[in-house]
Amino acid sequence: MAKQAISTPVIRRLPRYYRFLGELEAEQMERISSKELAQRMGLSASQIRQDFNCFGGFGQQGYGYNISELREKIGNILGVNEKTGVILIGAGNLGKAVATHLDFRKRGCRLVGIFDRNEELHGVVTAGLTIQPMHRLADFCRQYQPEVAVLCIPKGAAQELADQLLALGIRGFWNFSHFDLRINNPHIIVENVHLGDSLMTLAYCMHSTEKEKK
Amino acid sequence: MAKQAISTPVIRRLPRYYRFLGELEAEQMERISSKELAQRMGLSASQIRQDFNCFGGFGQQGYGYNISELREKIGNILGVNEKTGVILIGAGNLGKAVATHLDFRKRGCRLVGIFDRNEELHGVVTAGLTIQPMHRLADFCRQYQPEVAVLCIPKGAAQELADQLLALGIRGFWNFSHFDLRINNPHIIVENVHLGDSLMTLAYCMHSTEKEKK
DNA sequence: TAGATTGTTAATCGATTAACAATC
DNA sequence: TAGATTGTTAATCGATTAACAATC
Repeated sequence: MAKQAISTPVIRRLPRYYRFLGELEAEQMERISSKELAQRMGLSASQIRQDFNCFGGFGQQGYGYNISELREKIGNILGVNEKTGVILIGAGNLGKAVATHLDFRKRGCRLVGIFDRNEELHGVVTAGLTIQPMHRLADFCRQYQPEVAVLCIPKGAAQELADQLLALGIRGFWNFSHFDLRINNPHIIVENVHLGDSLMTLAYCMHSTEKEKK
Repeated sequence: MAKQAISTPVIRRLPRYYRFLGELEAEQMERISSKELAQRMGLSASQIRQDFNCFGGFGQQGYGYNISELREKIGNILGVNEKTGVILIGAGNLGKAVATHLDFRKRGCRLVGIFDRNEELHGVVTAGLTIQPMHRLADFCRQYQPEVAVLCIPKGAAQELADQLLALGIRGFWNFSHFDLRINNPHIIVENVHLGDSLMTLAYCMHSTEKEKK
């Protein structure tokens, strides 16, 4: 399909392009040049053109890019029209927040099940879904065949659960647990989100600019 | 202070080193070579040595690195013993989750205040703190001088609030709003966390490996 | 046609990897 | 001393930037 594998930095910029283009569209703008988009996004015009050209020519010489068209194309690349089945494991504070805070559908995903081992949560409805006990997980996966699992569980439980989910056909993990999930199978996708690391990076930067001043 | 500015990729790896070293310490391990650490973390030994040597020699030839010592040094670099004052704005699902889910103290931060514009939340206690109304923000900042603000607020409110907070002395933003905060002042640190972008990246990868197979 | 701006190739820059002398 | 492993320099790789011909 793709002529050449797309590099990670490019992939990570795609959602951001998509977001900015959505904002421009909402502002009723019709066209934009790589130069202007670059200014707004804090990138270089060259980089933007290079990025887009990984996927073929989206623009028109002398004119620039049509915003709606470009947004739609990037949306298709990102798969926003897919309906990837997603389950969420761990409906604590963070799990609930992820389930309710994010519009999965806008991103080509459908949250179809929420599970927690805590009995007190069973039957509670979050994000339109009833929290289910863990022992229902296997049957549920057989029936609905979700492809992605969101892990909002404690560190200690992550690896074991991931192995279990792999056996149930899960091919992608969005991992919020305080543990680096590593699976030695290139067909399994893992996206580790380490909020703690992000906070520490911020703290480091605060701290290091301070020193610079002295 | 620092001989040379540390590059972003290195900085972003530091919390991860810190985390892994903590795990090794918990396993009672005493020493480790760059080679073994590389295997465990999925990096190269060269890279690890290069990274550590940005900050000076932490190891000993023929022996490797002392785990506790190395962890402590990286901790100090990251400032885990600092007590940076942090306030959180927006105590919805995500705000509450961030406040309760993360141990700020372990990371050199102290969560000192939570604010929300929703009246129903005023007086509610989360993470040991009473949620306060927005009109108390200015006085609070004058009194406690927090340096970092966590923004868990809707997209539309972000830029305006950020400007207000800047005026109140905030120097760092941990931004969870669906909006790219950009502040044209190099002394102000912004860490944007875009959970939606992360999910889309995962979705893209799922989607693209699928095609590869065909 | 002239002006604008892309798509694309070449040059540069920076980060990662390899190699090896220093040294515990 | 011999073996191991670092610290550090040099080589490689990949990503970003610059340049410019193609073309709308």
